[in-house]
Amino acid sequence: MLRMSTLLLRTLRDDPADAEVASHKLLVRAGFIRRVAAGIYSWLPLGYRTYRKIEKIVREEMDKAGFQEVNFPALLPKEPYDATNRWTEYGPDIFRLKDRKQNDYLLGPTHEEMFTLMVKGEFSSYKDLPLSIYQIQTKYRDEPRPRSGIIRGREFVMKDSYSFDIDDAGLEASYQRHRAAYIKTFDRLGIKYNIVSAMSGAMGGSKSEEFLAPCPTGEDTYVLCKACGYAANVEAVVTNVKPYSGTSAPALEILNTPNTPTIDSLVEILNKNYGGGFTAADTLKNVLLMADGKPISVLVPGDREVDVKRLGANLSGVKDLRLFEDEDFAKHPNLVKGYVGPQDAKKFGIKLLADPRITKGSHWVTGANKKDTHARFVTCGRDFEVEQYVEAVEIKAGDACPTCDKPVVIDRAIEIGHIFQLGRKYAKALDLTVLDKNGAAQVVTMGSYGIGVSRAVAVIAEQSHDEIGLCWPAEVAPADVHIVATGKEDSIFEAAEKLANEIEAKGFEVLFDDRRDPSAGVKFKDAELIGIPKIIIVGKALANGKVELRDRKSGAKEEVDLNKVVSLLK
RNA sequence: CGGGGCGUAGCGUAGUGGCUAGCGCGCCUGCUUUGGGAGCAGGAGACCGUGGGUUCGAAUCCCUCCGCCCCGACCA
Repeated sequence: MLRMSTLLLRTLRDDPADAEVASHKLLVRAGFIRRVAAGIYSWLPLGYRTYRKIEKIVREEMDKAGFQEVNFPALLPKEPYDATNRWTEYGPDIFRLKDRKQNDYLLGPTHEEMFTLMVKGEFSSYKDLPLSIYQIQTKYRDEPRPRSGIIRGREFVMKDSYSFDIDDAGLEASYQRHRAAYIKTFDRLGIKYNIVSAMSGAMGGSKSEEFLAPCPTGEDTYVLCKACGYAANVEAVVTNVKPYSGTSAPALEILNTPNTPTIDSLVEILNKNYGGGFTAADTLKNVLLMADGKPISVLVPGDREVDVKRLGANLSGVKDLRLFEDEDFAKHPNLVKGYVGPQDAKKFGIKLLADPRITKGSHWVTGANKKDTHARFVTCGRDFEVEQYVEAVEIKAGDACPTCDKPVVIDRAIEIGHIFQLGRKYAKALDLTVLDKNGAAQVVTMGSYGIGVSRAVAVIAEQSHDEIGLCWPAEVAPADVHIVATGKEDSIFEAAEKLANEIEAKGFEVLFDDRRDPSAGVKFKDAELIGIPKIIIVGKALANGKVELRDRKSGAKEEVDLNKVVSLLK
């Protein structure tokens, strides 16, 4: 039994000055967590109880799925990370340190290498596979900007699993087992979530899905179709384009369009000098970018923006992608800023890419590669050839859903889980092979699966609170029942104590507010702030043999017989 | 890394050159109170982030550094 009279807890009346989001404010005010440094938090007793319950549920579901728990140190030598080049590639996000002999160490930000090496050290036959192992462990990432309290910390607890299979079919099966286990886990945790495609399988990337908990303060945006349930990261949205069905255009015509470096100014002059009815959607925007130092041109409709992040995610092999800057234009005098057209791309030696919306046969108003000049009836497939189609435009609310064509919405969420098919990258780099039936060495294929365990505390708080405090789902609340004794008579406190013991004997966890000094109001406020699902008030009504039973979430109150209240608990 | 804001007691804050740094919450003592963050009286608690400078005098003005928060960039 937890007694408020001795519990290491001091609730706060005011929101902490450094907190912005609800979960952060409430977890601090309710005495669950305290900040130690940016993105680094301590757990107080109530918070740690909730944290441990979440951890327990995660562990139970992993074990049920047949995955084996292991544990790695957080303090790791540099060498394994050198083997995969991540000591360098991970950059400043790694916490690095040296031992007394000046050898390099790091605090593990993620453990692919260690898992791979562990399996390599023990197993060497296809008969040993499939294997899935996991750990629940503290990770360290020196985030450029920790934020939102416990949601994005520099030290956090993650459950990470890895699957090892001999072939792609095995990987797919392991992936599905993890997916199913995650669904059970998050359902038990009482988290609302969507499973979102994170990378397009069609583009040849590895399969990957994120579990996103919708939440207005979330830092991830994703696309959701309320009609059919389709959900995807903006990067992964695949545009469904119908073939061009309009009429074919007359021959390309050069237009005199002085002072029209922007789409708006172009549309204005088109409507003035070349018959009305033009909109930005009739024009073709030629966006120039530098891809690993080489200029490329990406075509999008004039009423659309290029989403560089999304474009980059869909251009496999490109590491560094950025928009053209003035000095790039200076180096490529053929490309006239504001008047670029695709017609001469081949001549200029520029790779021509296009959003799928630029369909074969469609014709556009676009630049004529000469200052103050545009061209119309510029037809795709006739006047220019697209070298490669790529998802490039910024996805907007109202865009057609890829699966059902209804308009989509853009929603915000917090990532609570991520599953993906890693493939053979780490196995290859660390030479993890097993012998197959024929005695030939085969590189193992891996999957990687993560759940933000400490983050889940904040996500549940974020999704489950109201104006007056937290409202924990039963499975993760720091206790099952919060008994509040009010009044000054010893008899009340004695009766409450007796009740607390009875309830505890039935297997419920009890938080007992046995404080004599604070007034009833203070105790009620604290109970509401802490958010234990069932609150029993022992006070005035005791004279009639009754206590009050409250449901924190619904606010429902009822007076019930003291000796019947135990049977009314779930 | 770019932009903005901030740093005064455990928490929230007032104090723009001049007496002993003020208030609320919380904490301690006593009395009264006890179903919605009680009242009265007394008390403890502050290197005003750090270092330097200007000044007769600095929490207050200037500079350095450190730390924190927000937006963006970046990132699972």
